[in-house]
Amino acid sequence: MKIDPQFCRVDDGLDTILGKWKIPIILYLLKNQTMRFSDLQKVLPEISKKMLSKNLKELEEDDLITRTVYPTVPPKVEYSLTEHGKELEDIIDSLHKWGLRHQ
Amino acid sequence: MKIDPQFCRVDDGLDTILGKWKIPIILYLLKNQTMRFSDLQKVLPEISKKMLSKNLKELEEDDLITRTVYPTVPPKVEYSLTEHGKELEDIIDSLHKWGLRHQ
DNA sequence: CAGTATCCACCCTGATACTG
DNA sequence: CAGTATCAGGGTGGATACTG
Repeated sequence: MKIDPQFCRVDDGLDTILGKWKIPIILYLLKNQTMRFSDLQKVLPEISKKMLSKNLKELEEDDLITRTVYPTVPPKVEYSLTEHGKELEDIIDSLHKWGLRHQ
Repeated sequence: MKIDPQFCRVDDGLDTILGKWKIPIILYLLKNQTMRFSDLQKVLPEISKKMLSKNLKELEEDDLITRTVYPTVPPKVEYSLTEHGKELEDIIDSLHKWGLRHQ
């Protein structure tokens, strides 16, 4: 036994990637390096602005992504993964393979 | 890039371990092999019967755990992980280590 | 463009009581 | 012991309109 359930609660960091949209967002950022708000809306057409905004804010607070604002008109905002966020790639990949192994 | 976000949606199997209680339940079953309903209630004192029941049912439907009923009086029900469920150990471990690395 | 504000419906969850 | 039934509440998410 590697980890004691007493010391692995959901808030250990797992909830930072919980939810319907966070993993897809992370995957798109892994693929594209940098994306604007509207880019994410295009590839995730079913998410509402509200939810996208909320998820990006939470991911930023959890230091998984970086938000860069260019003070132009119209405004331009770019999102990209932090190193900590990029470290999730192998784990998400394992999770994905695990999911596929069982139908 | 290993996985295409187009092909890694949350319902790929990730939602089978989503939620507040499923990972802790899996971890306890990894540790103890077999547990009764009341055993799980003891180690997870904050979960209600209703939620525990619901989570166990979903985990069973997703083939992560097995439910064994002994037709005795009083009834005895045991839960244990399937092979598919046990395969999650390394992934949860990685996730946990990843979470700990960052504060 | 990149959000926020507002309103509203719904679902998830908790508490309690009940059952086989 | 191992649940289910019922009711109530609070938070979550969607739709739309608005803003800098």
